[in-house]
Amino acid sequence: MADSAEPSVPAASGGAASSVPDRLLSVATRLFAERGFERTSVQELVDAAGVTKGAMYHYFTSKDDLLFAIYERVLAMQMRRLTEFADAEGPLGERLRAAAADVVHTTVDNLDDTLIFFRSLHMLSPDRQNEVRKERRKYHERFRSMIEEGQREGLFRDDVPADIVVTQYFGAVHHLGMWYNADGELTGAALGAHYADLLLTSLRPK
Amino acid sequence: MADSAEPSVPAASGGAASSVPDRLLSVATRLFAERGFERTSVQELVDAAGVTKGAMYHYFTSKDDLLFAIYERVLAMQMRRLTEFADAEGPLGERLRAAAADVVHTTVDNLDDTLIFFRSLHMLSPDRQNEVRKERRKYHERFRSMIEEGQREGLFRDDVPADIVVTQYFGAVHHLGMWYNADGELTGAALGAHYADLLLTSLRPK
Amino acid sequence: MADSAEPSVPAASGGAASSVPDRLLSVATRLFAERGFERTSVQELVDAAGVTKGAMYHYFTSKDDLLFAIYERVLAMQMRRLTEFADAEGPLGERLRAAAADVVHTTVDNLDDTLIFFRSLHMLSPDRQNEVRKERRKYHERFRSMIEEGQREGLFRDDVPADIVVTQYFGAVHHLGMWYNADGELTGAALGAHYADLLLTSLRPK
Amino acid sequence: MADSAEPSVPAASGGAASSVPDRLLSVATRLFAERGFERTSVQELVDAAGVTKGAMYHYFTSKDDLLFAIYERVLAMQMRRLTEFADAEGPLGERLRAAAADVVHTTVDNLDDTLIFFRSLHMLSPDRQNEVRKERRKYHERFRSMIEEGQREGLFRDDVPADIVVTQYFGAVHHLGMWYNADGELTGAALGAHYADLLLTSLRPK
DNA sequence: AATGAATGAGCGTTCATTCAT
DNA sequence: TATGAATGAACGCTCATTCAT
Repeated sequence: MADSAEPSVPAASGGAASSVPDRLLSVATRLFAERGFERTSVQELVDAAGVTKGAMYHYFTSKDDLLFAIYERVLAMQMRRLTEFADAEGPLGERLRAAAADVVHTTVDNLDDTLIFFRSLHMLSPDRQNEVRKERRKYHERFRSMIEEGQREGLFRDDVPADIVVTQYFGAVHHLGMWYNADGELTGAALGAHYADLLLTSLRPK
Repeated sequence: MADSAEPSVPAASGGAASSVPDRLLSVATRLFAERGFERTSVQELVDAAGVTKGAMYHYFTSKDDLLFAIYERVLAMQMRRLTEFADAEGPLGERLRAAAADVVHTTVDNLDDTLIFFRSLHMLSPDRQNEVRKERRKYHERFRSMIEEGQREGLFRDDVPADIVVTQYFGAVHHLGMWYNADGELTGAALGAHYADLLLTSLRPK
Repeated sequence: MADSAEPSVPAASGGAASSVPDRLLSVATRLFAERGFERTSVQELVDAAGVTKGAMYHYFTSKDDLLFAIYERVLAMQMRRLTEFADAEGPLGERLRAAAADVVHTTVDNLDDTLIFFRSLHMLSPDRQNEVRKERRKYHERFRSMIEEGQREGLFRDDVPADIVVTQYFGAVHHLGMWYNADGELTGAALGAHYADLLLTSLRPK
Repeated sequence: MADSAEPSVPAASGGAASSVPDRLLSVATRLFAERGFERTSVQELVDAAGVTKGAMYHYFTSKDDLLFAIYERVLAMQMRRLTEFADAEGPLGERLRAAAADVVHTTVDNLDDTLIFFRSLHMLSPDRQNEVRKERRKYHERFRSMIEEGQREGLFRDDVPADIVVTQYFGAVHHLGMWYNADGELTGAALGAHYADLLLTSLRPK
């Protein structure tokens, strides 16, 4: 989140100034990403956040509830950003490129969230898994609609289903959490530019 | 794997005829994929495999060891298949296309393995995580070398690092376990053809 | 409840009009009977009564204190009723019969109290258990004195200790909470008449 | 049980010689009676029995399961004894008297069981509560059938429903756990004789 | 080669009570 | 009078692993 223009996502700090739920959320994000949801005990969590178990269970009904709160935060942020880019002014190709690059950039700035998102989905209750999947679908559909619009206009090739293009692209994006190293030379912006370019190129009419 | 030409991957059956370690391995693959490594107890495992705990600990030193055995099996299979396609006769573009399509097809035929592979890597001991990553890197390098070869020959565009292309492609492939549904209409072969085509298209010189 | 003749058994309502302590008492009686003292959390209690924890702890020093208040209410009511019948005019046999029938009737009308009384006695502090037992003893003694009077007068057989007769009778009465179903056909009055008749019959001189 | 002819009910000892489940059962009976089911922690239980938690959960699936095992043992014993007396030779009146006296005697010899039985029934799962109630009903019915037989034969008065007689009698018996003190002068045999005599007397035709 | 009873540390969660406001 | 966030100890239970047989 360091260089992002987005102020509303709290930096994952353990700052003593923030509220108890906020502290728990940011500490949980860090620990769940570091060692996994199941390997993180509630005791470690509250110790790291500097609160007691009782305080945690005052705000979250379960460890699962805490995990779900992370999902909600991520889903809301991603949808908001996509909508901003998709609804902006300008030619379709450029809007798609900007959105595609931004999701990479944002993902890299919130790698912990991404790692948790795909690694721990199966730890949520079935109902909550469905809720997350439903939100993801809406997100994909918004992205797909841009590609379909380009296909109708003859801007993009239409011999490959838009759905497959989207799935391939987001597969790559979601997998970033597995290998991207923030300490390396490759910035999120540069990676986003490359990924978006490969996407746009792969869509060029033959 | 059913319709594949590859006979060496054991069908994930619980067949009473197979050996104890084989039964454990195939049952573990199914259960770890269904409910996750941590949510699967050793007791459930041995019950499902129809053996006792003592028998399991006779063949595997730990639950972690059983997980690692799954990784070894997957890594060996994937490397073998890639090598076959990469070392085959024929033009580079066709070899790359075939290898890229095959990894999708094979992944779809072994979805349980893929799901476990990326979801449970952090459950292995650090040493074993490193061993797995090392093997993955060799695998990626073999694939990347084909792209680099094409870039040197002018067959592929060279304004995007081969490494980024590979990472993007395999990111999409590895993510299949999160959404691909074997019950749908989309076959592994069809999906592989589309993914490979998008890859080849994205590499066309501008 | 305090000084009234028959309507003194409070309807177990959660009526918004009553005072906070009254509401807590009637809700506690219902919940302790329904799920047991230990299975009822203070949070559930105050939620059901529509007050906050702070309010409850303002009126009752502890959950135990709330339980004891129920005991006090029951003990006072039962003693008052017994005294009324025992001290009334009329032949001893009729007074005993009336008192014996009334305790059944009253018990059936306040089943929740009875259930709590015997099921949760061990949850009170030792001191309070002693206080309750002391009150019960006084109650039994008043009843026993009627039987002893009848034995001295030759009205009742005296080859069985009055104490044993009393214990047997009240055992049966106290156990009503375990099986009596208010929805059935058997009214409290009818049951009281039968129980009292069996008691009087068993006391007839041989 | 000390002086009883019944050998199959294990003395509630903590004897080191008995098996782990037996030790747990007898210790649980003692502790549940002493301080109540909810006030007895699993840790206290296993410490008192000299085993570990793991061992307990190897034999009993839950604390509830341990409680239910106590119920099963009591139900089986009581039914067996009643059947013996009811099916014996001799006149009905004598068989009823013997059975009525024996249940008091046996109850007094197993006071812990009785106390638990009625105090902790609501701690069992609803299914198990139903199972216990069903068994109790069968027990009561066997006893009631003796009274009905006597009523048909004119041996007993028939102006009071047999069901009410049974309920009253067993109410008194079940309540023994609340007050009977084994240290007093009153023996189980003497008490049983008195209770049975009161029962028979109350059934004399008018 | 295989059993399964037993271990013991750790888990997520509950809850009566306190106290600053 | 009343609030409700926070405490902290205890709870029932799980589970990978060991080991005598």
